[in-house]
Amino acid sequence: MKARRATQNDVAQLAGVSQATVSMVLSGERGAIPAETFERISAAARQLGYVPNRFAQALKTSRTMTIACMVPDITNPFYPALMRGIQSVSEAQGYDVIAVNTDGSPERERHFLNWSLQGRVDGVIGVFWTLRAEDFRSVVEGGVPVVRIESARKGTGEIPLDNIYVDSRAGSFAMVRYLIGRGHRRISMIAGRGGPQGVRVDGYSAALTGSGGMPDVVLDDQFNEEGGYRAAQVILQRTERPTAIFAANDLMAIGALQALNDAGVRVPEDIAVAGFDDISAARLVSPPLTTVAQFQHEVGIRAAETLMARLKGKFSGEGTAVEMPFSLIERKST
Amino acid sequence: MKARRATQNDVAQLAGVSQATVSMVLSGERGAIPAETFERISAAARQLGYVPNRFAQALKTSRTMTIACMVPDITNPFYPALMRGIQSVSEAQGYDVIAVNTDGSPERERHFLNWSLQGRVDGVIGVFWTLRAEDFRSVVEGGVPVVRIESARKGTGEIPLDNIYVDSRAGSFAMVRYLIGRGHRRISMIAGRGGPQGVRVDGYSAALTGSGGMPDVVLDDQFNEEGGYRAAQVILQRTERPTAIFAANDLMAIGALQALNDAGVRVPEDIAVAGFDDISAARLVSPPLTTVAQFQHEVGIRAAETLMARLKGKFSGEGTAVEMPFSLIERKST
DNA sequence: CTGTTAGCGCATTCAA
DNA sequence: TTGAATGCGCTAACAG
Repeated sequence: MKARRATQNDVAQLAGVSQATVSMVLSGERGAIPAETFERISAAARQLGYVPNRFAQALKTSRTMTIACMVPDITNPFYPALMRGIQSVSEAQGYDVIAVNTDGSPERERHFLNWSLQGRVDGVIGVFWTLRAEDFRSVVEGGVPVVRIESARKGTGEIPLDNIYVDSRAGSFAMVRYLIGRGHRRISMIAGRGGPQGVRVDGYSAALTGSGGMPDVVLDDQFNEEGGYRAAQVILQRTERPTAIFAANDLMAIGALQALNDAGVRVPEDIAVAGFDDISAARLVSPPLTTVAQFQHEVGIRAAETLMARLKGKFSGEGTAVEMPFSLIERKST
Repeated sequence: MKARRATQNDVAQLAGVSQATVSMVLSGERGAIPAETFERISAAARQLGYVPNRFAQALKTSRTMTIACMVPDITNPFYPALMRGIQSVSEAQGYDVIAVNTDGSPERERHFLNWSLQGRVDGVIGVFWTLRAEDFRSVVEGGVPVVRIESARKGTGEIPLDNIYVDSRAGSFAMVRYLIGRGHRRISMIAGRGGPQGVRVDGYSAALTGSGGMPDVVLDDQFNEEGGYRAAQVILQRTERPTAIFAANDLMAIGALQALNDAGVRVPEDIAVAGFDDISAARLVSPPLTTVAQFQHEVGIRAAETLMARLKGKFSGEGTAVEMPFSLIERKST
């Protein structure tokens, strides 16, 4: 039942030329082909509905026209927007995007990175929580370029690894400065333990101590609402409550919001709450959450453009680091 | 710099056998190979870090070991969970999943469906808003099985197309019955115009008229919070306000929640609000939203299993239709 | 039991 | 300017 697709051979026969000529014409080598032949071949191809077989192509050229997008967890509301950004430019250049979830675990991150060396993809764009620059060496030197999405400027050593980052530390710093500007003096932070949120805590601490405040950080194992809920409960038991809570990400902030609500604490009147990421739920909760936006879509676009440039050999050597902007979104929770 | 990967030839040489024998052994044909040779070849493969080239394989077998997951928009919080379900079973069977966004538009749905015929994927799992069974004929008959995720039992005609569906009409019916059970008599519905939400409105109307109520449906062009916000505003201007609003999806329900909040209407005391889908934000808003859950993850798993069965030739002919359960999630908004 | 052979569809020499 | 020939790495007959 499977209809055989037309091959270059079929086109060649119909056009009365050799397969090699068809190959030339269809790969756009206008150079030395008379317009008449060119037209005849194009017509034949169109008539037969010819579509190149990418696997034959890949076998011949070792280029797969596929890139991997590796994120910790696609159900985390932060990543889909990033993916769409990546897709929009990759697709336009004829690349397929395949998505993999690493769960942010060292084993899986390493596994898939290695897997990308096995000739399945031409390049990788990813958010890695546990791997360091050195871990990418074999892949990058094996000819598969990697673009990392990061939360801080990172050194790449001599490895030609490209980084796109939003300066989370600065974002965090700005948020705390903003809270201080609104009159808050006692600001507590809640964050996940052992994840990539360290720089956000750093920014918080720096801003606070810079203005004479005392950092107070509560960590929880979970990066999500549950973790935020628990952390906020801890804070509520303090003898001297803070006037503001800054969460390392929106999910935790939302959890905190619930904890405060359940405890009968009004937001923002009694305690202000701020988050980080601007996930879509941030503006849907009540009160809508003040947060730091990162423009995931644009980050994805930039990352894909960088990768495409590498793939086309537009530049090589030297890793790069490009900073993307963040923006403080003021809503009702502060 | 690109290190050439070891091929079967390399393994064969190292093991002192022919390449064909290596192929046999490595594809698991234990049958007729002496343990000694088998061991020698495996050892050589391991030593060389041999990994099969999937493109050569694909070229030879016409099987790509890749499936396409086509959804309207991966940034819609409903789909990522579905995708993970699909991935978990596909990956386990050695298949890659590539994600495409159709935007729910006829052109793009058709485009990608057609594209899947071009030898790039072995099968398709998708949520289609505009295509009808007949549109899948060429693809399915071209040897690429398709599993549709639907919101109602659908006929497939004679086309061997598999459907996995949650009976949205019944879900909607159940929700309205529940509201009626809570004492509501005037229940309005808000929904998107021209999308796939018709069956939900049907269920609503059936339940309401069944108990002597009068359907009141407000449509908006947008399926999201904005649409829900506007629709709720319309309802608030009614001279006789309803006591409950049922939204065709959670995003619209959340928009309605905001409209009510902005208008100073208390939920659920003055007006109850219910949604549909149980997206993650549903339990994060205030008050948490009563809604109908669809277990996207399980639906994804089931869909992938169905596709895998088709791909392995476990069954053929006759399209199937499998119903998946829904569940009413009672929260504070009603 | 194992080796030989013949392509899958294409890009790319090298000749003509 | 075009055609013939080659091989990418693999699978699947078919021989031996």
